[in-house]
Order: sequence, then C-alpha cells, then structure tokens
Amino acid sequence: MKKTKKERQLALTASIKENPFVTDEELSANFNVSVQTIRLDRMELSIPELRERIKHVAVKTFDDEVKSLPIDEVIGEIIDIELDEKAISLFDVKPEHVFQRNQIARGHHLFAQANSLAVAVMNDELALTVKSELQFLRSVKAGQRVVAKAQVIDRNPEKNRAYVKVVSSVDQVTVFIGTFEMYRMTEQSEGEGN
Amino acid sequence: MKKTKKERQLALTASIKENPFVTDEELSANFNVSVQTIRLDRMELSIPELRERIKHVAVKTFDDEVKSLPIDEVIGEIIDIELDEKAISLFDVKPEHVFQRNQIARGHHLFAQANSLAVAVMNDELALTVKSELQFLRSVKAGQRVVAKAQVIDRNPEKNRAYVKVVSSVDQVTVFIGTFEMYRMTEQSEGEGN
DNA sequence: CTGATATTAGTACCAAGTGCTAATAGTGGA
DNA sequence: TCCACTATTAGCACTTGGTACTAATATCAG
Repeated sequence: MKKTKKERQLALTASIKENPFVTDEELSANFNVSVQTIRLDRMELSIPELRERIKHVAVKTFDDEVKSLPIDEVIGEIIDIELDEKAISLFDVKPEHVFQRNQIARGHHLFAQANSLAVAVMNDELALTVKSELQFLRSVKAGQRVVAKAQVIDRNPEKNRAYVKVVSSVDQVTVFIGTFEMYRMTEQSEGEGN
Repeated sequence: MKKTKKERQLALTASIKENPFVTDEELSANFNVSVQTIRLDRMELSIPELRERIKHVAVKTFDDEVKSLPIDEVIGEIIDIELDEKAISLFDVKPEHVFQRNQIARGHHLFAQANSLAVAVMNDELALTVKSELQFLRSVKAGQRVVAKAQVIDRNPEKNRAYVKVVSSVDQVTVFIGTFEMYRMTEQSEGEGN
C-alpha cells in the first residue's frame, strides 16, 4: 500500500538528510511516485535542489577549511567563551561515540571535548597539552548531552604555562573532571621581551 | 599585455584551487580570454567542471563528517596483544589529526590510541576508564607513526580494577605516557559470586 | 455527487557544462 | 616573405538536473 503524503514527506526529508546526493528521479523511483510529486514535496518542505544541497555541503567544508580557526578544531559546540578565563561547550553523545555493548561513551570522546575546550579557552591558537589528570566519574550514554565547563585556574607566564580545569556534566551531574597543564606556543604580551 | 598560455594555465590552476566555485564564464572574464579557451585549458590540465569540483568537495566533507571522530572501537592498529598482560598498537598520524597551523597532532588522538589500547588489553570487553594521568612529552607531527605499548601493572580483583600504563613513542623516542585505572564491568571468573 | 486535495503529465526554459567542427589569429623559422 | 603550426575563438547540438507554469486526472471526504 502506498504511503500517505505526510509519511512520504517525512521519509523524503530523512532520505535527503541521510544522502543529500540523491536526485529527484532516484527519489521518485524509491517512493513510487512521479518526479513531479517529489518536486512538489521538496517545495512544500523547502528542500533545495540537488545542486544547491551539494553546494551547501561543499561551502560549509570549504569555509571550515579556509578559516581553520580554533573553533572548528573543537569537539563539541562552544556556547560561551571568555578567553583566558573560562568556556563552555556542549557535546551530544551519538551512537558512534559509544561502546556497542553497553551504550557507554568511550572515554576519549569525553577527553576530546575537555581537551579541545582547554585549548580553546587559552588565548592562543597554538596551545598544547603538556600533562593532564582525568577522572571518569560516571558513565555517559548515547543520547545524553555533555556540558563541559573549562576554567583557567592558574598561570605561569614565564614558563608559558597555564592550568585549566574542566568539569563535564550531564543533567547537572558531574561525569568527568580533568585538569590540564597547557603550554602556550606564542609569547604572551606581558614582558615584551623574548 | 596578455599572458602566455602557460602563465594563464598556472594562474588558472591556482585560481580554481583557491576558489573551486568559479565558473568558466567568470574565469574567462578574469583572464580576458574566451570561455572556450578556458575549457580547453581545463581539459589540458584535467580540471573537472564546476559541478564535479563542488561535488568532490562535498563528498569529502560528507565522508569526513561521517568518519569524524574514530568510529572504530580501537584507534590505531593492534599488532600484538597478550590479554591481561600487554599490547602494542600503531597509529599513523595523518593530516586530519593535526592542528593545521603547526602540524602537531591533537592530544586527543594520542589519548584515544592509548585509551583504546588500555581497554583492549583488559580481558574484558566492557572495561571502562575510571581515572588517568597523562604526560604529553613531545609533539607528534603528521606523517609520523606512533607506537603505543600498554602494560597491565596492577590488579585489584575485589574492586574490579586494573591499572594500565601506556607508553607511546615515535622512532624510539617517548612522546606520551599515560596511566589508566580501569574498571571491569563483568565479573572475572575468580570468585564466581556476585 | 461535488469539491478539494493530491498526483501526474507536458511544455518551455536555465545553468553550466561536454563534444565536435570550423574558422581565424599569431608566431617562429627557413 | 610565406608556410606551418599552435593558440584562440565561434557556433551548434546535446546533457543533467533542475525551475516555473499549466492542465489534466485521481482520490477521497463530507
């Protein structure tokens, strides 16, 4: 039996989202409707044509590559940042981040979020991690959103070092704590000299 | 004065590389030659047409996004393992693992390799990381191969804990040291009870 | 059964090309 | 100087994957 319009449009949206490179013709074959119907559907849903979709994806990548700002080197999405002070990022745990068996997020993703945030909060694009201590307090599951808060807790300009503490939580519950000793690669302005 | 064919083709290549979204018509205007000349040039240089170029960029991004952070259960390739004892893995640092600016590998990739290896060496698929301490001793660059050696250094079966030390090196030089306190989720055979 | 909604069909048109043929311009060498 | 050869330009038919629009059918609900 044929799907209703609504069902089809839902499926269509999903289909295009999953594979933006599909043509109207292919879609019409998949859903057993005419090409025109697909076109009407796209209009109603305001989904752009293939070429525009592709372009969009391409532009996005291209921009990212060109900018190469620390922001896109961050795992998770930074929602607040005060350079040299503190920063907050969100990381949505998806199926690809967890162990298949028990749906628990792999540690390195939590670390990646925290570490990226520690790098980002440094007012220096060339910060490197020197040391760190981690505690994985509770397991995080797929579907959960991890909020990481980074705070610069100490500085040592002579040695080009800064110390950042990152606390990650899910629903107000702390799941991870990490402290990072960071190395600034470029000199800070204070002291002028080399 | 007009450029020679060679000069134009060089400039053309550069131009398209810098901005793949430019049409033949725009190029023809930029270089003061006909559209046909641009087409001939593209053929000689085997530069594909706009749409193909865009598609390329898009596909790349799309793939990247899907890949994004390691989907694999283990980061790097395990080349030797003695369960509950020790394990070795290799990780080839590629351009996507480094900061664009200075080509230095991002910390979380080194951590990911070490942490995965620590998980793998545990004779338990459901091991979780509880705590860890890391030292990033030297920076690793794109093109280098990181050898990580994990060793189980201590056990505490009552608490379902094990302690793993991972030393990673490039060309015999230690670049990273991590110690991991691991939690076994399934009961070990000793003690049978719950 | 009537009207609204949904679907299909068909036409003209567009961008940004490929592929091909043919004409013209420019230049270097004997 | 003229010939040969390369480079450039022009024009036409055709391709993809569409848009925009009109018109004809289906389909279903009240």
